Amino acid sequence: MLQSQLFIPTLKEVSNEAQIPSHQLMLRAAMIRQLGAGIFSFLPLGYRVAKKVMNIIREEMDAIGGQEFHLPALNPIEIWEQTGRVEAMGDVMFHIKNRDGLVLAPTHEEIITVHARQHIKSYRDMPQIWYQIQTKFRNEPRPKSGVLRGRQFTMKDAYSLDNSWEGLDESYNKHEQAYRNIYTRCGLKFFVVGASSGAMGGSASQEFMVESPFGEDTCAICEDFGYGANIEVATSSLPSVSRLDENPNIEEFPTPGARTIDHLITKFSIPEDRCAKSVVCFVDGEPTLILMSGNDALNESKLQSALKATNIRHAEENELFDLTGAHAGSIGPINLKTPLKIYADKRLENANGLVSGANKDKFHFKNIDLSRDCTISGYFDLRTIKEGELCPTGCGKGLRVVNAIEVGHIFKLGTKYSQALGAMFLDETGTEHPIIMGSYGIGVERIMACFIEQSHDDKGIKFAPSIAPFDIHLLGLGLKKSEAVQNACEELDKKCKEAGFDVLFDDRDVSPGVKFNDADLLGMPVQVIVGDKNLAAGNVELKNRRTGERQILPIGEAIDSIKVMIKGF
RNA sequence: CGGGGUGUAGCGUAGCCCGGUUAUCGCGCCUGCUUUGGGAGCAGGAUGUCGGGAGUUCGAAUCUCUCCACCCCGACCA
Repeated sequence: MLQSQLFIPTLKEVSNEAQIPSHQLMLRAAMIRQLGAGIFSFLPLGYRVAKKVMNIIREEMDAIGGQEFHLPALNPIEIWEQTGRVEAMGDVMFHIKNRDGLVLAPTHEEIITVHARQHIKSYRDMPQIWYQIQTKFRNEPRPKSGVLRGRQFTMKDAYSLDNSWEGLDESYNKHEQAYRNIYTRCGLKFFVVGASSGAMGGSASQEFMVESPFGEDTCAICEDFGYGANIEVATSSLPSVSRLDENPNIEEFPTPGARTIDHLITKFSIPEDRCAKSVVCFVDGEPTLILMSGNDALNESKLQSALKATNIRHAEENELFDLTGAHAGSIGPINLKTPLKIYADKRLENANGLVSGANKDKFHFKNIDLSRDCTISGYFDLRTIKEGELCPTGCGKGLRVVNAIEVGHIFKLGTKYSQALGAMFLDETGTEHPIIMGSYGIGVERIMACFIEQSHDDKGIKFAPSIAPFDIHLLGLGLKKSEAVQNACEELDKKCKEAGFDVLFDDRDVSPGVKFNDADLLGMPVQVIVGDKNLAAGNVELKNRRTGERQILPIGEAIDSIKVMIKGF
């Protein structure tokens, strides 16, 4: 296609509102323009990339037997009320103001389940994999980082319907493999982590992650990728606090100035893991004391799922005093002013010889035996793992803690939605069961942005052929001046097309520098440069945008070399 | 929702504290000539509700109030 006739308004500079490379480059390379907070228009070049990503997704979904739907974004709120998600979503869901009873869909579990209820009646009707690529609306409180977190975005969402739990496992595994194929084909470096199902419900879930300092998720990954987990669920191999043979009675002792665990460790020579740190939280409104070993950080996600709670908040300073009789630093499980339910981290299970606050300012107890001196309602894994701790698989390697961008998430939903909406089937014996479901999502814009994050330099984007807007950027230098260059370009353009390549022919009457810089910015995998100097000797130049490698070769050999170069990506 | 910041031509910006000529500069755009292998040169030209509204003042981009939009940090994140 002729660049002179296309709308590709590249920018030399962008406002400092765009702070991360992918956002800056998508603006500069004329892929997107911002219309409002978290709202973006795709320009032709950007949409070409989006379409290539969507086609890869489509091919891989079709390959596992997926059937493409197109569901409405406008949904009757009534359906969402039946699963309790109007409340669960809260402000995230957009509500239509001038037509009662309609919302904009943030995802489509409910709608899929409704259609399944209408027609999936027998175990013989399953398995099914239904998917769509569609616009989602989520009223994010704070959109950020360009297209990485928007209020309107494109998502491939898929849903599996099965008649058995084994069937669900199979559908889930198919999706996992399809997702791996999709990211690999898009040229993304990614990893997979175990994740929390959160408010989606269900038994298991995994997230597909791209490491990035701009990621909003934190993951623990083993150096050799044998283990990966979202920090919300990550565990590590760490010894429990051992039980001491000597077990004297508890004893109060003064600890002036000791407000932190570190003070107890340094000023009173107490081993870190013998310190039982107390945290007071309101769990669904009920004040609860949580005991952690040493400086272990309480992981609220773990607490939430362990106690099956929906809302957790830390107690405020004045509430702490009212409940326990002491201020932060002197709180503990014994001698509480108000009896509180007490949970403890698994590392403290059955531990003794512990030091904890006396619920009296500037005093602690020592020799605490949790099984003798306290009533612990339950021991759970509640700690947040730290960088460098050993991999829980026992491989002996350390864990890295990294920021990451979530580009996909797969869930074993189970029967939460089918039960709520009454999507039932009859098994071989005529017994009725709820359909067993899975749900699988991929963010299309996130794939694009993540690719650019991983593949750019100070000049611009370095696209892989699989998702590049064009395969080849043909640069004609001094076209007006030289008929030979013009003819050579037209000839090459034609030959490249015949060879099956998409070609962007820069036929604009602008200086060579402009063309080179635009070409590097836009980032097509191969640049073919035709200028009169090389052409005088019958040569053209190829440039590999990724490696920067250049070849000057006879025009007749260009096509074959381009093929080799593109294959090498 | 809390905290911080920004809003000036198509884009990027200076000026604002300390009110006072015709609102600065670069890019882009239009006309002409020259130029053409890494964002060309010269000459001429067009383009502004200084985010909106209200106020203070002889006079407001500049001070005050208010509303709006956007960005960043936090909270939140199916």
